[in-house]
Amino acid sequence: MKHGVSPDTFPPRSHEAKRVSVVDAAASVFCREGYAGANIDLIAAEAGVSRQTVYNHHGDKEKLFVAVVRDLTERCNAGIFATIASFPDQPTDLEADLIAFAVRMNRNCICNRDGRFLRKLIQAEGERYPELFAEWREQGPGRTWSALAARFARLAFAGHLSIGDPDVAARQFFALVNAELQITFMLGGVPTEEEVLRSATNGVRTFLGAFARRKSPAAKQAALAHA
Amino acid sequence: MKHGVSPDTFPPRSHEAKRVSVVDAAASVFCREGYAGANIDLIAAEAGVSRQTVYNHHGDKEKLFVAVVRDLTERCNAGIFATIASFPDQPTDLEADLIAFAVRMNRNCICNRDGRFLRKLIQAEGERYPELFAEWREQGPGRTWSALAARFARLAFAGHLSIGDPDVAARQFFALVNAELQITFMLGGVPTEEEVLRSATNGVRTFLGAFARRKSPAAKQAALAHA
DNA sequence: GACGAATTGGACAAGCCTGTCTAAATTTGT
DNA sequence: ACAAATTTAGACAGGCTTGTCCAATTCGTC
Repeated sequence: MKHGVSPDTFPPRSHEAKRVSVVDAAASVFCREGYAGANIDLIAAEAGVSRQTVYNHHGDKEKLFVAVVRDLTERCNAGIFATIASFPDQPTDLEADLIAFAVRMNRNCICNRDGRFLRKLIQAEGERYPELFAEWREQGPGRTWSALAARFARLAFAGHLSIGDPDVAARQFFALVNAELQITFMLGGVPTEEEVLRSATNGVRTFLGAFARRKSPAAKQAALAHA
Repeated sequence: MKHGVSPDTFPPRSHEAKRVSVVDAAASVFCREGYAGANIDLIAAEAGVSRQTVYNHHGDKEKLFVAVVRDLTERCNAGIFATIASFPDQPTDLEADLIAFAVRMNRNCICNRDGRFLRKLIQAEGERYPELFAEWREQGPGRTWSALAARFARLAFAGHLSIGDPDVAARQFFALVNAELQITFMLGGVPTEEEVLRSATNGVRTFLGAFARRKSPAAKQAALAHA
């Protein structure tokens, strides 16, 4: 009844469940204590598992750390692409749509558990594992920015925006939308829903102030109507 | 001959020099290895000093860490205020002046040794020493933003800018000007002079695109003339 | 040159952590 | 219910680190 479609000979259930549990606990402890300060006993306790089980599953501390980062990277990237897919390509109200998009991106990818943990691990241990984080950089931000730049280019082509370099615009969009959250991020805090919304609103307004198409009076009028 | 004006009874020279040397080495090691991973022997070796001397000067590891953070905070804040004092209040060429200001701020306060180290320590250990970093937050970013907001308000009053909330504009200015450097910062790298200049240029252009006063054709003309 | 303070190198105890090993207990599939 | 695999608790060695102590040495000053 439990394993449904997969009649594998592998131990089908709580084996894998424990692996996940260990990786989750390890992510939490590595973030809180740093790699050197992280204690396997503590990870095991937090995962509700014996220390030996941690070693059985992951070999040693370093392999466990790598598994944690890969896991976080994968989940974060998945979330990011899912969110990018919701970009307003044919906007009805560009300002509102961009704000909603920014809030989604923040809440689902940057402020959630995985996002915060991954960011902190990158900042703390990025220099020690260059290839590991280079991989993240290419798969994550690299593609994110390209994808977003392509969307902006499309909006520009459709006459909604007036943009010089779409890649620059994409990076500036992120920077603006998070402008008011940076200190909170720096100290590892979680911004409230309201802070996220305000930062996104202010950021998008400034973004459109710089990039909204001005040659067509109709477009400008529409943008201003919602201010 | 060495101590010139101060005939104090205190050991006048290399005593203090060694204290500084130890704090500098400690900053470097704490950043590279994290608090838990930092090794007093390594700090002593990197400072060119015996381990005992480290303990003589600073008591224990935690006190040493606090001394490091206070030291970095103080120097960084001094640099930041010195740079803010160079803000172009009566600009001749607003775009060029703001770009130069942003580059100075970046090079002298954010990308230099102290700035990078302090940022990393805040990110890594900020949650463990709340009062220590709360102090930094108030004295540093808090005042920086206020000061910058006041300058922007003045520019707006003088008719150079069209700004809603000066505080928001100040935060967005920093965000825009660093938009292209975030990944580099995240991985602990040092951007090249050219990257800093490009990010500042793109950021200031977008900033002015959003906030440059548009009602006076002359101002707009002036701004565009240098694009 | 002589004095006192600071520094040094090294030994040292105590504690903590990793990673291994074992035998017993538990869970899982059949 | 049985057999195999997994998990557990605990002990354990080995290594590393912090912080202390001390005798010998160096440094700065008079």
